[in-house]
Amino acid sequence: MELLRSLSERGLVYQMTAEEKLAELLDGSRLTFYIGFDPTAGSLHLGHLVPLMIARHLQNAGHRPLIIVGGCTALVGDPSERSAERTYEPRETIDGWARSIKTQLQRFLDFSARENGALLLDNREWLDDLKLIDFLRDTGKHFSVNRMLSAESVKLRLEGGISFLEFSYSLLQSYDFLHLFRTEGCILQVGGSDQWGNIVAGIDLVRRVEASETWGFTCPLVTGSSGEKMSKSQAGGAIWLDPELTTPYDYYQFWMNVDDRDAIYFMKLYTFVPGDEIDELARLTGADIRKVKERLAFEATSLAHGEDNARKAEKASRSLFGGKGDLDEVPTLQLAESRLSKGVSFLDLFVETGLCPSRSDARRLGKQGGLYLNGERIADPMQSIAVSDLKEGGLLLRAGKKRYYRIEFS
RNA sequence: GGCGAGGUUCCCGAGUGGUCAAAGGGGGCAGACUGUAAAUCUGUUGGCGGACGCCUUCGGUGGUUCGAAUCCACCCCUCGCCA
Repeated sequence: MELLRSLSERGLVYQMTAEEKLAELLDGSRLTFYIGFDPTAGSLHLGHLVPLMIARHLQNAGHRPLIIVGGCTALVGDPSERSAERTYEPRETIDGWARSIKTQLQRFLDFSARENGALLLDNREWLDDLKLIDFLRDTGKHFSVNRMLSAESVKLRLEGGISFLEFSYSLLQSYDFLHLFRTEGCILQVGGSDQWGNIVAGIDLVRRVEASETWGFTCPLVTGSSGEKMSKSQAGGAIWLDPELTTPYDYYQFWMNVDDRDAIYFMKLYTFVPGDEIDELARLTGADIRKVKERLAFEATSLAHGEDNARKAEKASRSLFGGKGDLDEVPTLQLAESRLSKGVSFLDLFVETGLCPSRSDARRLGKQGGLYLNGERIADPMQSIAVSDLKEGGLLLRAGKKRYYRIEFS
């Protein structure tokens, strides 16, 4: 009962089939399991991370992960977790997304281990060439519409509308499982709690077609204490795993800024810090909880962006918020020195760094007293910066309480 | 295919010829308070110009009008009932 229980204690398990048997399997010899990700955007985000963590836990325990990128299923669109039909994306777009997601996934698992190296597959490989009539006869035959209609994901959509395209999604995902069972000996599927219906449907299909038993479990849909989903956990939207979209520094800051109540909970989910260490940290209270968050931020950033980047983000954060250390690692914009003499207003700089989305917005922020230069509130954002404003050859801009940007002139 | 309802700014949702960049709520952001936390209070929440101002927005395209989110025509989409 060890592996399943330890996953469960970390809060990684939500629903499962045949608990006893599953626990036994997980503690037994190497098995092959799969997790799927549909490319619905050009990057994975925090919402995808928990299943990945599980995959890694399982791989660490010796099991073999199959990671499926749903190049085909994304074309159909999973109705789960969606209140309305997905936007209909052209094939080329989704192919592009699939490519970048594949690259990202490489970072999270060991693909080179001899015995249980992870395998990355795209379901285009087998779904693309299906013949419609064959598929309907061989697979569709085993699905009861009555039953599909009672699936939670479909029921939710019965009000707002669901097209046949999305309705048929679970057939395709089930077929994936069947295919992986046949070709790779895959007997376990893991996914988010919204995938339960799809997972169970797949298990059913394998049983009917192959007369074999397979298993599944889901992880909970993680939400912060204030109820927001991890998939869109921040103002600007999701926290992406792509460093181009969410820089390691911002990623680190996200974890630093989680609600006190979530710090330990997230640490269990999103890091590999051992349980007894977490118990230790859980004793901290009040302002000391920040220490938990520092650990959380460091560990989580290491996982996503490597220890080196985590170290840098940590350094930058300490110098900005703790007042000690250098500013080398703070996000920086390089500007030509000639800009100085031409007269650049603070307004311009806040927009150029992206701290403010528009000049109007920057002006508004200024009025509210939310613009700062080198720690001092900027009285007149319209003003041009002067050489005398430079500190150690640069400027430290701050928008609001905690968004910083450094500017260097060269 | 028929009949009925409806498509409003990030979301929900008012608005039914000028006073509408559009009520209200949610969310976001900022300020105060703090611990880079929570709670609370206040402000703010299309873009451009220093301000009086200008520009773009209410499913789409045309039209009526001095003037439309609001009226008309056609079209597209969604929902419900029927087929």
